[in-house]
Amino acid sequence: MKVNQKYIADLLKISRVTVTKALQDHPDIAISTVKKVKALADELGYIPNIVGRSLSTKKTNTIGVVVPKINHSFFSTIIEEMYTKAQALGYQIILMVSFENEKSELANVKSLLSMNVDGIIIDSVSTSAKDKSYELILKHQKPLIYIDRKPRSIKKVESIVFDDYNLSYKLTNLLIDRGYKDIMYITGSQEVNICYDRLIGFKTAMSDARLDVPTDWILNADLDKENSYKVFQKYLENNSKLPEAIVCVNDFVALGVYEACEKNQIKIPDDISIVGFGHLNISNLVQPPLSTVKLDLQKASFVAVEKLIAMINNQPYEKNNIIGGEIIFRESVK
Amino acid sequence: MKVNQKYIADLLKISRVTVTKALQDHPDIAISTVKKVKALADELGYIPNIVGRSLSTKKTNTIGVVVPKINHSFFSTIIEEMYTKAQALGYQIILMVSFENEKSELANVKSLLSMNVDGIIIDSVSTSAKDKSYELILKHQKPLIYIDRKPRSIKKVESIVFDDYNLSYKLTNLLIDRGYKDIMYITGSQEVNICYDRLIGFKTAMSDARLDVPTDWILNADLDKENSYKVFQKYLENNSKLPEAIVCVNDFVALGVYEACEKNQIKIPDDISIVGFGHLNISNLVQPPLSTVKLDLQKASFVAVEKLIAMINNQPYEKNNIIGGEIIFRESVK
DNA sequence: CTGTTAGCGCATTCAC
DNA sequence: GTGAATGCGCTAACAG
Repeated sequence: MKVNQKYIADLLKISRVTVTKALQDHPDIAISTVKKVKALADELGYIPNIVGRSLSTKKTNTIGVVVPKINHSFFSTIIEEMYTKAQALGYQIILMVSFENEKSELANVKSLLSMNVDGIIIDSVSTSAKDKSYELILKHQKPLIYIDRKPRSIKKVESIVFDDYNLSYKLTNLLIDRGYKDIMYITGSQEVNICYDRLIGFKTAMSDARLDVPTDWILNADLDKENSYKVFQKYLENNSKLPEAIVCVNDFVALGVYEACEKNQIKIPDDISIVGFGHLNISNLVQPPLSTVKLDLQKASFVAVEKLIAMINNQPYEKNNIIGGEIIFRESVK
Repeated sequence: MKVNQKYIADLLKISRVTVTKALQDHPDIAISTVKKVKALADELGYIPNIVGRSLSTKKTNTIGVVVPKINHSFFSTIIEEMYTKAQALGYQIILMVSFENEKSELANVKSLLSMNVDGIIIDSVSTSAKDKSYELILKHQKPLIYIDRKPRSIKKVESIVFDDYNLSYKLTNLLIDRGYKDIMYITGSQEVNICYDRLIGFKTAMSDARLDVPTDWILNADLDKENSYKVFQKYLENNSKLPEAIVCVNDFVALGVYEACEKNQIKIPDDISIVGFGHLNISNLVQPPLSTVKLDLQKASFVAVEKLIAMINNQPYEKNNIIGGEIIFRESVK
């Protein structure tokens, strides 16, 4: 019933090995035999069983990818880009989702190791210093790359991150150039590299311009829209002074601020200016269109996959890459 | 170096089989042995090699999923929901993307068969009558379910589709109730079930209300925003009469219409009303918020995975499910 | 309770 | 040019 190499071999009354070799265009085999084998394989709809092959070759030609979420344009973009690049290089992506949960991330890594992927790419949710996922992968000697987010505590690991500090610095500077002085910042946990680096960029730009940032003007919002809304709403309830502008650690946080502004009839950009970071697809559609930093997600994804595959095959590769971005001012800023 | 069952067995000076059984809590094995084995496995960070297991059990505990795109809130939502449900039931998703291309879809199906997935779920891009992907899967006797879109020509296959006809009928009726008469429809290829069913729903509602739909008021837009923009833009250039309302086959098409309206300074909903279908995340964020049909993506995804797993395990399951939705009127309609 | 044997599908020696 | 032998890691059937 099932069509495997043995089946083909028996039908042609040759050895299974000959079939294997013929299918691989091995120079050993007579062209006539190769043709016969391939013709029959085609006719029977033979499809090689990768599970068997993997066991034999110790290679699965798969890459494990762990992301915090799928349904989120930032992540779905990098997933799609990685998928495309991997496919082009002959690899399959095994996708895992951590749902912003460290335990899930660890479980996912275990699954990936179990499935014997050839390497792993993680957009990490970890905030703890002793990262178990990392240590497990290290122990199993699997090639590993962090993309976008990584635990700040891990130093000796390949990573592909965005130019968070510089972009944040530049962005802040551009706001300052436009005459803004009273600027608020909304961020997430400082254990996450992107929050840390972007905030430092902001602070440095402000202090370089001799502008003051009151500590209670650095709000903490957990990187998502709902939280950001709550946090800024709460600020509005307890304070009468409105910042001239708000810099948000990412676009989702910015959208939460939009919502709070709408509820409180604060006009953007007339009463307040808002900027985000990351360039969600929708940043362009909201009213007014959001000023943000467009990160080169495709490049980051491509580099991550290419580099991981180089690591897998013991080929040379560039060290820790930093991917740029482009600052886009839209109507959310005067 | 590598920790496998043999390694553990040798260390404990017992047989590999005992290790296997101990790890599976097989009743054969003495509790003391089980404890010893597990303790050592834990200590060594043993992770079972699923490739080996799969080869032996003829089960991979994986489900192949083929979707047209990832980076698109509709698809990323169903991917995420399927992932969640599959994970909960002990299965992994192997994700494949067809990029709206029939050949890629076939290649993806081959890969999945090659990887020996236990079953396949497809959100199809196929429009041809003789669908090769379908025939290949049939030949390999793999459980198969179509979700959302399926080739209209294939009848004898399990599918989970949305209640496109009825929802479209209802939606159109609600517009008619509000007094709209001159209604345009923008759709995609009629070979795709969703386009066909939704258009029929629209036409039936119109004719039931004795309203006329000129044939050149049924535009064809290929299901995406860019195309929709072009198509409606072209209509505007060549015609002076504006419809009172436009029903769009999905939200993306609706957003293309939004763009064309903005370019031509047509005010929504004052000059024209727009409705979509599918409820993209962003439908709510655009200005004015888009009226649309919210499909129960989570339910469709859960049912698909549950049913496929039932099929895999030869358990009973409900036949071809139809998943409902909810009509949401927002400010894009007067 | 434990171990022996055999096999999943494939690919890599090495011998003929 | 071809094929026999071996092993990848794991599990199932059977024997002890």
